[in-house]
Amino acid sequence: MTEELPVRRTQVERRALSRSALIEAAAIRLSAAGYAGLVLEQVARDAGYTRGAVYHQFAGKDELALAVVEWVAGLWDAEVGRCGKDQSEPDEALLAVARAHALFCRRPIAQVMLTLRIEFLGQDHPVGTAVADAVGDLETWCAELITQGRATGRIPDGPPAHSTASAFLAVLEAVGIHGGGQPPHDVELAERAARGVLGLPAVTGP
Amino acid sequence: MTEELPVRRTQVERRALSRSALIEAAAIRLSAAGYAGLVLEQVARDAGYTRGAVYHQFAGKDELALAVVEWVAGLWDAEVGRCGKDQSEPDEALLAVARAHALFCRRPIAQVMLTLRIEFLGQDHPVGTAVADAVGDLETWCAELITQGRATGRIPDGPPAHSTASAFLAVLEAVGIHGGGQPPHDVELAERAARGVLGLPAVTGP
DNA sequence: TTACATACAGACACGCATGTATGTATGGTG
DNA sequence: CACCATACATACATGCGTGTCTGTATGTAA
Repeated sequence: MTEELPVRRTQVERRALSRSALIEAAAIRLSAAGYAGLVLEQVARDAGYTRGAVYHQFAGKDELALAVVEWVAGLWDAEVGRCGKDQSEPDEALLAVARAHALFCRRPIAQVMLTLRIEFLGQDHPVGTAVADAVGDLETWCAELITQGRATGRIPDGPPAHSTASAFLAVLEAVGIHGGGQPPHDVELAERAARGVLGLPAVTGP
Repeated sequence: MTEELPVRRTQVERRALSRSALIEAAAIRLSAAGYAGLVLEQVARDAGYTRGAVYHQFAGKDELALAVVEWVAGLWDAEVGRCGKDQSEPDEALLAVARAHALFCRRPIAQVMLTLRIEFLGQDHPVGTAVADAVGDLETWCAELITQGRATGRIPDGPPAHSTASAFLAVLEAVGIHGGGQPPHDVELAERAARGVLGLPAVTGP
């Protein structure tokens, strides 16, 4: 059996390692229990530390949650947003985002943003505003795509672009999390919902 | 100015009055703060009582939340589900539900179900299971409508009926709450999303 | 009107989670 | 090797919310 030979690590390595471990553990707990139900003792345990480590790396519960939000937002951008930016046409970009988001939602941490957004909806909490800002940036991006697509006629007319973008993102989150979520169908349902909100015709074919 | 002349009320009247006041206050707080963030002191204050009243009417925090869930579910059924049952064709029923739900979501208490469902997702809490059960009943009802509609050809084929129903309801909740939600457009966006999930063609404007 | 039941307020005790302060081990530097 | 900084653990203090208990006022029935 493998003995626990303590590998010699540099300080920055230790710091980065424990920090990311804490963030990931917090993300999982956060997506399951929400911010109010988040217990730092459990987070530290999950990551293999104690609360001392948490308070050494983060100023408190707020900043830990903030770090989680930043981390997840970055992850989303790298895995989902990127898919949209690779497309040349705005409608294709939005649909690519929808499909990529469905895949993204198969991971347990995907709920984090939705959970926090709902928990802090209509409140004035730093974590809530951070999430709202992140989603807000996405909304404006999607709104721009919608405006472009409508200008070129690839996306039919409809409610104001920003409202449509807001609904578009909300729908993606919802389908990704509660929407049956079975691996074969989640992507199709996400695309269906996206097409519906955007007013695009349903896919016909195999 | 009107003097507070204490109206003579019977015991059952008092009980029912304070009970409903507490439930409504709890619903509002619950939809804003979630279960973990729900503070009974605030609920009692909002309703014009103290925590003594809460613990006299309900066994504890759990049962108060349970009563809220039951109340909201009944309200939804009366205001939204009814619209679906009035329709003769299954696709019309589902779209009617979508539109009625959008209107339902204009009220502050509409978030309750979604908030609690997410908060207790994947946990074993009586409140969570109550919400899950309520939504589960809706899902099976919607799934039956979808199956019927597909049998008669009014609804195109797609993912399994139950997965589709789950996504259908999730989408309605999402659009109703975050979806722009502006009074003129929320109904249209809800119908668009519903049509998309079901695979129905988009409405061609007037 | 006397006696009891119910509706509710106030006060107390407990648990639990956060935040802080102190101690210890490991990495870095002269 | 000596000295300091950093990473982390442990112990302590505090606040806040729940649950319970007791007291008081109002409705109810003999």
